Amino acid sequence: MPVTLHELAKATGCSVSTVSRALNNSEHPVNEATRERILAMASQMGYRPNMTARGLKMDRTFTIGLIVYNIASPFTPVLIRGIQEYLKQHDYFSTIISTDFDPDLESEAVHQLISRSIDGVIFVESWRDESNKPLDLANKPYVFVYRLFNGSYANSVVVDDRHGARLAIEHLVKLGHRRIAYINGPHEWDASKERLAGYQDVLTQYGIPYVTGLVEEGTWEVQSGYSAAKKFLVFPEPPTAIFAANDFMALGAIYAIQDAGLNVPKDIAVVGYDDRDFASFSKPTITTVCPPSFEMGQLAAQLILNRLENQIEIKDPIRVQGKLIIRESCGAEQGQIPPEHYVSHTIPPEPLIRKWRGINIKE
Amino acid sequence: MPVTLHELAKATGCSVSTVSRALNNSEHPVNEATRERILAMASQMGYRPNMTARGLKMDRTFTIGLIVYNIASPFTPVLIRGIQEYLKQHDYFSTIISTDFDPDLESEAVHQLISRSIDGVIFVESWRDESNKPLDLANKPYVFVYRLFNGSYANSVVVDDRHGARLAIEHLVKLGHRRIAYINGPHEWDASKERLAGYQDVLTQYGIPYVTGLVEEGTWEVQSGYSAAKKFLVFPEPPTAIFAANDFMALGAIYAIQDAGLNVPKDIAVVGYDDRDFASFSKPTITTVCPPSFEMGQLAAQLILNRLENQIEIKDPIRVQGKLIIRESCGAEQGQIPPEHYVSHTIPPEPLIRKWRGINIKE
DNA sequence: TCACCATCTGAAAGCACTTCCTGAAACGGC
DNA sequence: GCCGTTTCAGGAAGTGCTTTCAGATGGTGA
Repeated sequence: MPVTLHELAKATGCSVSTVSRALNNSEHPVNEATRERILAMASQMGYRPNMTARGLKMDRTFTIGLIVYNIASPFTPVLIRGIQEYLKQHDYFSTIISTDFDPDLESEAVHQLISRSIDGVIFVESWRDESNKPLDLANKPYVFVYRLFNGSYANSVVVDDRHGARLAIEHLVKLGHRRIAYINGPHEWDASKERLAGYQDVLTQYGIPYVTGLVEEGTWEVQSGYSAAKKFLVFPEPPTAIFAANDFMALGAIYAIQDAGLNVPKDIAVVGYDDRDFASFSKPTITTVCPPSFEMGQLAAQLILNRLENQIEIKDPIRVQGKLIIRESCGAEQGQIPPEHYVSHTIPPEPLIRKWRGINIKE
Repeated sequence: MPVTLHELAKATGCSVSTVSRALNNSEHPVNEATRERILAMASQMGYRPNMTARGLKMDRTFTIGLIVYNIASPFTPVLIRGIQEYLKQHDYFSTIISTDFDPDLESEAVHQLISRSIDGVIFVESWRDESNKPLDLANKPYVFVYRLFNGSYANSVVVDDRHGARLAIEHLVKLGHRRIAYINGPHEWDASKERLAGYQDVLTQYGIPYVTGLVEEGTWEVQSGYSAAKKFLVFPEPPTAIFAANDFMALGAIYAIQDAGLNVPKDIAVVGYDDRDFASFSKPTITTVCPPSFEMGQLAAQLILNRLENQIEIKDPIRVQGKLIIRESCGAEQGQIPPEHYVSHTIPPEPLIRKWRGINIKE
């Protein structure tokens, strides 16, 4: 049985109310000597507040629920790490619920979190950005973080895919490439649209004509990158560089080029997107755009705490920029182009740091 | 504000006690007509029990806490899926806490879960299997699931790595190989020891001499597989097959073989371990041993519910066997060897299914 | 008719907290 | 010396639920 406030009160000879106040750094004044006595005793007895009771009374538990849709995504863990680091610094805790894209489970998760008196929720890698009735009803703030979408919903953190694509293409242009093919993702995806726009941005900027034949649509799969690249290779004047909207398709393109007896990057340069693990040990290793998952997590956490403690709302989604990871497949000497294209991003005011319990915990 | 028992009572003209009993299928008799009236009203008003209050009163919340050490592991999501599926079938919920191998965070997580009145915890991919004082004190059962260790602690689910290695080697032997090299992981890892033992088992079984020169120790990294394979290749009589203790090193070996101008699998067959994603799109694709993560998750969930509801303890760890995934790198015609080496595993009695709330939930 | 039981219902305590309210003591200004 | 104010402490209510206990009702057997 864990120690309760009541026992602490008895042990220190104070009343429960005083103990509670001492532990909570309450506004209500409590004598410095007795406060210290109480803190010492709390530490000694290994007191830990019962979140259940506290939650029942306050409907707050200083914890944020993370509803994660795709826990198997390679980006999710990094995102979560970003969230947790920020929350921890501000004395909040987090609890994760994995829904595997199941809308029923999502709804269930929301209810469970509400009924557990969490303070707010972050939807991680959500596919939807609708307003959430139960959460609104319970008056709990919530926030979205996406990597694949560029939603327009308020209180969300999204990746700036257009900028990511620009990074890749500009890099190729600076390496001297003019005929740059692009293997896009499925056109109905926001990510595809944005990355295509980024591709076009740079062409326009450098006065390079946009050739429709140089843009193919893939399925995100390795095989589709392979097929797309094959098409480019039979051109009388094949592209000198290929940008793929993800690393899988980039790898497929590399296979196609190699199967044609050509060399990557000498004959054709390739750049991917996402910085998947294999990009660092494929042959050749793949130059790619790394999405700022960690920073996005931190910003999402900052956003929710801001809503929670300062009632600050953000109308427009916060766009975060990734950076280019230069490896072998683009043909650049490593370090030739400064890899720090990354611009860090912050949102307005720091939330109040609310330390609410200064007890040393012992087992 | 969510609906409370009290409001439900007022709406149905019953007392709170009756409503509670009706909703909980309590032993205590309640008139069938009023029960139905209450259930209907509960459904209509969208009543959801307040877990905080319930937890405070009962010190139970019908939820299992998952403390996951390595949320970035490719196996963790599958494991979690297995756990969740089983728990859901038995009307339990789960909440995940990611600790990133931080022992402080682990301790904090345990306390947080206890103070939230969870019913038990599953340590997922834990590196330690010590008994846990706070949980023991709070009288909450806990269970371990590992993939990398073959611990001996009671109430745990582990992977049968020895069997996995046997699968791989036996497969190679049946394909006619006699000189089979093995790239082991670091020797201090349980996983390495077990896989080596499995390798030796099969050699003994088929009367093949054990040649120390054919066993190298790697670091789990691609590069170490490459170096190890290089050593094998300069032998006057190089091995005809290489088994690597993970897919990274298998890929490294493949690179080494290819760099030597040889072909995988024609000149040298390669088999890996873990079934990482790239094993299915590397060139060649890699034959590998797939750890039974999903099943392990299910068993862990079953184990904890058994402890919880039936007080059943399991002394010895439950070992679960993986299966062999046959791809190109071993040179077998796909389907030549039946891929279902997998033996499913169950633990004794099914826990009581405890349905405790039959309300249709509406938003 | 009464005792008894089975069947059902409601009041109330209690779970571990927070916080409002009351009040005691101390203290300074007049 | 008195009053108002400040500083501190404790009592008690209330959070939503479960469960014990007591009680009401109706039916049955003697």
